[in-house]
Amino acid sequence: MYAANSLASSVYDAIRSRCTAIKLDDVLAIVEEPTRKEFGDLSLPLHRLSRICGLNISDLKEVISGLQLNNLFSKSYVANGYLNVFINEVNYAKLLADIIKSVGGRYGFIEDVSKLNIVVEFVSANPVHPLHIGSGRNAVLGEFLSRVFEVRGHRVQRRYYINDLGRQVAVLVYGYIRLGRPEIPSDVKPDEWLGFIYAVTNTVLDIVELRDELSKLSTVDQDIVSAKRLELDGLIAVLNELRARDESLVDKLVESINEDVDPNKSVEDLMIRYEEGDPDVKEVFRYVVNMVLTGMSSTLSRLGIAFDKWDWESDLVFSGLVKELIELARKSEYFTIHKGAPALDFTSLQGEPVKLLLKLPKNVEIPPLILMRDDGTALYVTKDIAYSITKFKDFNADLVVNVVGNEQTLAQAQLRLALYALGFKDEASRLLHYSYELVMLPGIKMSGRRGRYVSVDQVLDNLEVRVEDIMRSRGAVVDEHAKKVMSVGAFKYMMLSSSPTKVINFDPEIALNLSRNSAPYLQYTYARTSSILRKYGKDLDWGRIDFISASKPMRREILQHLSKFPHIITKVSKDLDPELLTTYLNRLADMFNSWYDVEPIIHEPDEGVRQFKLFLTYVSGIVIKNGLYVMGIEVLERI
RNA sequence: GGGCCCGUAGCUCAGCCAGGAUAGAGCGCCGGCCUUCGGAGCCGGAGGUCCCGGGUUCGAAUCCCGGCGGGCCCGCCA
Repeated sequence: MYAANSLASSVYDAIRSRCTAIKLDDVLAIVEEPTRKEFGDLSLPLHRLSRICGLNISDLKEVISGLQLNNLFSKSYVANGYLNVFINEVNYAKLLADIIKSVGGRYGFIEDVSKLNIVVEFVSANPVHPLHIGSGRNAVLGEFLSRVFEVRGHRVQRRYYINDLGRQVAVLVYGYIRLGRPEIPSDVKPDEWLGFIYAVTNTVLDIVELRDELSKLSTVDQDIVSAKRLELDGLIAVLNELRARDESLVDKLVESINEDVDPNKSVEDLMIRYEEGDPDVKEVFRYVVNMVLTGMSSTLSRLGIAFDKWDWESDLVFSGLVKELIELARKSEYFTIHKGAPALDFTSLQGEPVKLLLKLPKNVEIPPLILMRDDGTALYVTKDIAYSITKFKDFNADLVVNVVGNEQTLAQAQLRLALYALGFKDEASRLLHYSYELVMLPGIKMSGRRGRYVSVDQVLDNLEVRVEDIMRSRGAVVDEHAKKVMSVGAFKYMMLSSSPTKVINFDPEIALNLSRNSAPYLQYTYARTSSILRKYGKDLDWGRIDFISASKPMRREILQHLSKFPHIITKVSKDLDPELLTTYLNRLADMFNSWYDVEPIIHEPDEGVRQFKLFLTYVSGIVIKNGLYVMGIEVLERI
């Protein structure tokens, strides 16, 4: 906000000789908006200023009384411990017009002085089922981060990490092989079809294992036995649920798995053979995973998200990178043997300075990190260390952001510590875990392993239907493009309008909001500004704008709000809080719509005033468009 | 047992990091505007022990401590 900056620097100039330690940013940080607008447009709490400066309040008042404010302000006064100032909206409007004239459609996107190379790794969902709404949240957040960095002038590389070496993929491949490696039906999405096989196979394998355990348990452990029985019943119920969806396929799969004497052993064999690079096994794995990824990509493209790189976990192993890393670890002073396995021990590292540098959780003792299994294969975090180094190297990255669920806080902390321990101290400090919470379904815990989830596609489909209903009810022709843009927008807006640290309780029955405080509302408001300017039909006549007319209450409020936009974007790019942006944009749309309702714009008789109103309309449109752009949401010229 | 995150209106959530003037939105509910630039809109109303208890402070939704409630993590899983 230009006014805030200007106020802060005037105050700073006035007090700097008396408060030696104070910095301009300290003053700027305490500028606030009064709770009631009668008090003024901006205020500075003197009690806070007194605290950071050291002068007592009466001295401050004295210094402040001689304050020289520039022409962006009309008056100032001290009351109730606050310095309140009023903006001179006429000069302020002129300033905004000058800025808009020079930056035009890029308004708000102030490039950072230092241009960074930033890698954003996101989504990275296990390639065993379609993207569910939890991954959807991740996808939307990752795209938002990427865009907010780009808009500030940084170079961004978007990466997806394909976890194809875990047990999960092996389970899917095993099921697929037991089915006789069928052609994937062309009338369903491959990720949905394979996701179903994955859920069935997983459930059957768990049943087999549980039965096995039960047969070995002595009858003495009655409590354990009955608990396991209950668990088994639950699994059988899940299997029946799945069977109801496709009887023949489930029966065929169950039958085939039952012919195998030790299915779980078979899965392990598959894992080992794949990691060894067995060509035949590799072919099936790659085929199956690629098919799932094809399905995911189409979901992602619905969301307007595209990755620059898809990284295969297996390639890290095949290329020898993981092996090199383990060698490096063996030579490290932190190398140890933990529970009989090669590991890194971080105990000596967890002093205050390192904790602070790596942003480790304060009161946690991070346990040793075991690097590999008995069979010599590497564990997930070990491979992730190798991957992190690759991400830094490939792109010469200044910052690597991992968009990863909050449940992996500890693993991510271990990752940073391991990098640090292995000599990648700088990288470790520049690796950011962007953490977000789960999306829960009311009553049901989502589970890919049990085939219980709501997919992103399902949600988008439902939203499209609802948007279409609204279009029809308005008697409009259903515009396919608009329908997509609004439904995708509604989804993204929902994911971005609540803080990433909060669990989202997603009820697919309770519809996503399509009225106020939603993407369609902002899109509608944008279309409205667009329509007004279209109807006007000419370019703004900058020279004829009557800036005096900025003083009418609603107009000057909108003006002030619009002027904050660059500051909002800058703050959002620093704090990485998407909800700050949604709140801001929604407020703007509210203001604009209220104003629109009471004042004619095109029909304004006074030409100078009319130009001013068109100017406000024009800038409101730009701000909504640019704000939505950062959120990954498109606008529509007409709806 | 230890740790991380969350608890604000019936519901979904801003505000908390950097304490300050009468705590804000949306949905839903009630009542108006039955449409001169786009009604997916506008105006008004009801609705709050800011989870509880202590502490710090001139001042606490905000900071600290202790509870309670919910989610998650503490694996030779990923």
